[in-house]
Amino acid sequence: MKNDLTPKQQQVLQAIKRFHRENGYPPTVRELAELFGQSSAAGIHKILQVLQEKGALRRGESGKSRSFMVMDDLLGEDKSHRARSCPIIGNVVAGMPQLAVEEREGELYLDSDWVGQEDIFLLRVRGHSMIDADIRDGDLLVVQMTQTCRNGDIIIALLEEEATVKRFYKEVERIRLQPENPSMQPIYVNKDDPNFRIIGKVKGLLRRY
Amino acid sequence: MKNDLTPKQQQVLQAIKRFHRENGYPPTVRELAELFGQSSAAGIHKILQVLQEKGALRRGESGKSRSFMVMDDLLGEDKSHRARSCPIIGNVVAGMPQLAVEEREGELYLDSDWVGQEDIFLLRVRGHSMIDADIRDGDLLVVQMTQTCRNGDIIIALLEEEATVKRFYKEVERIRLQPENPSMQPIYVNKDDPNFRIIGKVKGLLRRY
DNA sequence: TTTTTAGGTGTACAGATGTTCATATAAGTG
DNA sequence: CACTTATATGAACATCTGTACACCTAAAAA
Repeated sequence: MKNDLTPKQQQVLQAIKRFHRENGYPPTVRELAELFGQSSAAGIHKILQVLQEKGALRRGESGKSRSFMVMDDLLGEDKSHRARSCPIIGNVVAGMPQLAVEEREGELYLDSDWVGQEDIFLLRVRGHSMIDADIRDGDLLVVQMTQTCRNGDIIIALLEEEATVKRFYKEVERIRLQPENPSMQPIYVNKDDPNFRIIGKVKGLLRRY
Repeated sequence: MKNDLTPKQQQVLQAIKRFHRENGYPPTVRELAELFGQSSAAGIHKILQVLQEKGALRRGESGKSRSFMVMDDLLGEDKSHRARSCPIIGNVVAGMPQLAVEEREGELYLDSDWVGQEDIFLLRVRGHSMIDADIRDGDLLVVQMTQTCRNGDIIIALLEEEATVKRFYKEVERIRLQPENPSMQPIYVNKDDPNFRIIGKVKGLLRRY
C-alpha cells in the first residue's frame, strides 16, 4: 500500500524535492500549489496528508511552515551509514540546562560504533591539567551525557563552575573524585553539593597532529 | 571582510546547518533563539542580517519563513560523503607492499574533515613504548600512507621489521628518528638503508575508554 | 571618559502559512 | 444510476513568522 502513489502524489513529492534542491529550503503549501498552477492551497494540503499517511513524507508538528522531510532524502543520510554527527563544544559552562549552544564550535561525524545512540558531544580540552592521563591541550573528549556513573568511570564534572576530568568513585555518604594524576589528592564532595554536577562520562578521545 | 565573523555569528551559522541536517528543513528565527536559550527573536534576527551583509548567508524574499541558505552548504560538500571508511590494521608487518589485508581487524568511519582524500588507515598501538607521547596501548593512530615527510612530522617507520613511531628529521646525509620520549636516544639511518622504510605519517589519534 | 559595536529583551504588527469547511468536478466502479 | 476516489476552489481562521521599534548591557575602541 505504501508505494501505491497516484501520479499527482508522486509529482508533489518530486516538486518538494526539486524546490528544496534548487532553493536550499522546502516550499510552503501555497508555493507548491502555485507550482502546479493551482489557485488554492487546500488541494495540495490534502495530498500532503495522504502522503504522510502513506509514509512517503514526514512533517514537523502541525502548523510548522515548510517542515517537509521527503523520506527518500533520508535514505541519503543512510549512506553516511554508520556516521553520526556530534557537536564540538569548546567549553562546558555553568548553567547548562541542556547544552549551551553558545559554545558550539563545530561538528564532526563519528562512527556509530563508537558513539552508539547516546547523547554525545565532543569537548575540547583546554590547558595541560590532564597531561597525566595522556590527555593533551586541544584534544577532543567524546562525552556521553549521563548522570549515572559507575565506579571507575572517567567523568566530566562541574566543580565550582569549572569543568574537570576525574575518576568517579561512590563511597558511603560522599563521592570521591580521583584525579588522573596520582600525585594529586582526591576531592570529596557530597552528593547534593550544589557546586557539584556531573555532566557526563568520557567514552573516548580524539587527537589531531 | 567576508570571513570576519564573530564567534556568535559562526555559532548561529552552525546551528542553522545542524538544525537543517537533523530536521530536514531550516529553522525559524524563533527556533534559533530558542536553541540559544534566548527569549526574544530580535537578537537572532539582527545577527541574521549581519550574516547576510557579510555574504555568509542567503535568504529568500523578505518575510519568507525558514528561507535560509548557508553558503557553506552550497559548496557542494556532499553530506553523504562526509564519512569515509578507514581500515583498522592491527599490526604493521614487514613485507607490506600495499597493506597487509590479513592484519585487518575492522573498519571505522571517520569524518572526511579529518582524513581528507588521502590514503588512510588506522594502526592499533601495541605496548607502552609510546607512553611518553601520550599514546597508550590500544590507541588507534590515524596514519596517512606517504613517503614524503617534513621535518618534525610524526611518522610510522619500519625498522628492522618492526614498526615504530618517531619524529622525522632529515639531516645532511642521513635521517634522524627522534623518539617521542626525550630520555631515549635518537636513531640515525641512511636514506637507502634497506632495513628502513617509511610507512606513513601520523595525523591523529583515537582512544576509547 | 564617551562612543561604538555586538547582542539581548519585550512588545507589537502585518503578512505568511497551515488548516478546516463547504462545495464542485471528473473519472472510475458496482 | 448511485457511490466512491482523487482533486480543485474559495473563503475563513488561528498561528506562525519575519520584521520593526525602543531600550538595555557589556565589552572594546577612541
